[in-house]
Amino acid sequence: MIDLKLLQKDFDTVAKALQKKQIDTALLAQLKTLTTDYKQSLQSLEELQAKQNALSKEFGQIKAKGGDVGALQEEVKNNKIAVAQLQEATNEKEAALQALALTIPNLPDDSVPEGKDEEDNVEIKKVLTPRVFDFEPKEHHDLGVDLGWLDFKRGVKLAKSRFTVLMSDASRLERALYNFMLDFNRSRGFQEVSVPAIANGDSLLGTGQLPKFADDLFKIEGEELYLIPTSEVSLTNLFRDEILEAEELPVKLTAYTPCFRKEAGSAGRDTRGMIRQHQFGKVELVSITHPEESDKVFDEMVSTASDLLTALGLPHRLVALCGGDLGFGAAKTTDIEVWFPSQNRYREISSVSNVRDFQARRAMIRFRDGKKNTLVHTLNGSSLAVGRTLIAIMENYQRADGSIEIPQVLENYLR
RNA sequence: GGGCAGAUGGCAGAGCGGUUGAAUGCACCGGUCUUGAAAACCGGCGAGGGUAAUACCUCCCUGAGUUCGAAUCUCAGUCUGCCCGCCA
Repeated sequence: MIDLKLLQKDFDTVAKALQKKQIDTALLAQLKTLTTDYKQSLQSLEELQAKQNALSKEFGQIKAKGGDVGALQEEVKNNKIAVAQLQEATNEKEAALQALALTIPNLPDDSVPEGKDEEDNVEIKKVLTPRVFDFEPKEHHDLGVDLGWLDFKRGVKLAKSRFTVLMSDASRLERALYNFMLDFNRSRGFQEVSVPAIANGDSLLGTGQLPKFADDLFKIEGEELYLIPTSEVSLTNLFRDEILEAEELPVKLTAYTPCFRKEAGSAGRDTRGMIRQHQFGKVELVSITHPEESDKVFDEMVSTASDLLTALGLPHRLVALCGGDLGFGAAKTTDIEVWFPSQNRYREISSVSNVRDFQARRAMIRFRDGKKNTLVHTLNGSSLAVGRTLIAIMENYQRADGSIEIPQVLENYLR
């Protein structure tokens, strides 16, 4: 959630920052009005409550002495009604305020490039040069079907479209990949954890998937529970409603989980192959940091993901997302895109974001900062989507005969 | 799924209709002592809002209710623990 105090105090700064994210200033003006309105209402309410408390105290004292409370009783009764009415009005105002505030995205950093969509993202650097093939490279879909690695038909039979079955060596390769990634992350100081793949509504609200993006989530029928779209939800919410000690920071975590997304807005896109699935495995990085440390940790996370791809020998590039392409909670994001020879282009395989205090404010994650309690910064990043890494390896490491060479670093994991 | 017990500050744990936002212990912070540390002793120490700072308001799982007044009473729900059933 954005800082409503900042909105009150410095409207123009907030409005200007959010223009980068294509947010209508009128909406922010409305939010400001709602806030002012609520605060006023709350103040009046508190005055009445103070009066009620004082009268009740007086009432008790008179009664203890055996005095007459007749007149006072009347006054107290009337005030009570007034309190109840104003309470209700105030609650409604607060609800309206919250409802709107929770749908406003985070402020992008000054460093975030201007831009409307993907086209305006800025390449930071390329790592490794794509290989030159002396034959026509095949798509992972065809390679996978021919090798008996990927069974798209049975995935659909079991569940529905956008579900794929990995057979034999593909399944082993997937396991090798996430083992390798977890070990790699551990060597970079990330603690490995294993978390539930289901989270409750409060958790999804804390990381910002709810209330705005409910359509993208698989919900458990009849329960306030959801399949996680990313383990960022589980890892970040580990600390929801907690006050950490300053010495505990930064907390750096990594986990492998399945992720589930409805892909509601992307019907017809990437339907062939397993680029875009309803279920995919992902090794995630999440950090909880002191506000002054988050930029440093951000860089560490980007290089962890990039170095992982380098270790796997996969050509990739780093891209700074422009304002319009930035996610809801992100203040800044670096995407990592891996080379797909069949598509002759780079596709996203990792996304590292500094969320600053946006999730911390929603989820009330704080640390003891001397006398006071201060919101932490949260960061998240895929240390690679495992499914996309698998197919990137297939395409980049294919041989003329349709077989797949295995990256050297994985050999120990495939014994 | 059935039965029983419980939910209070960072943790443990009292309180069971009024001056209790909450005893006590631990942890933590400041000080005395010490070459330094520990121990001992003294002081401070829940969260959110509000304020220049006070006042003041809210919060003892959540939501309704009783009452002039609720952490304390009533009802509903959620969660946790234990026992039984089921089960990887």
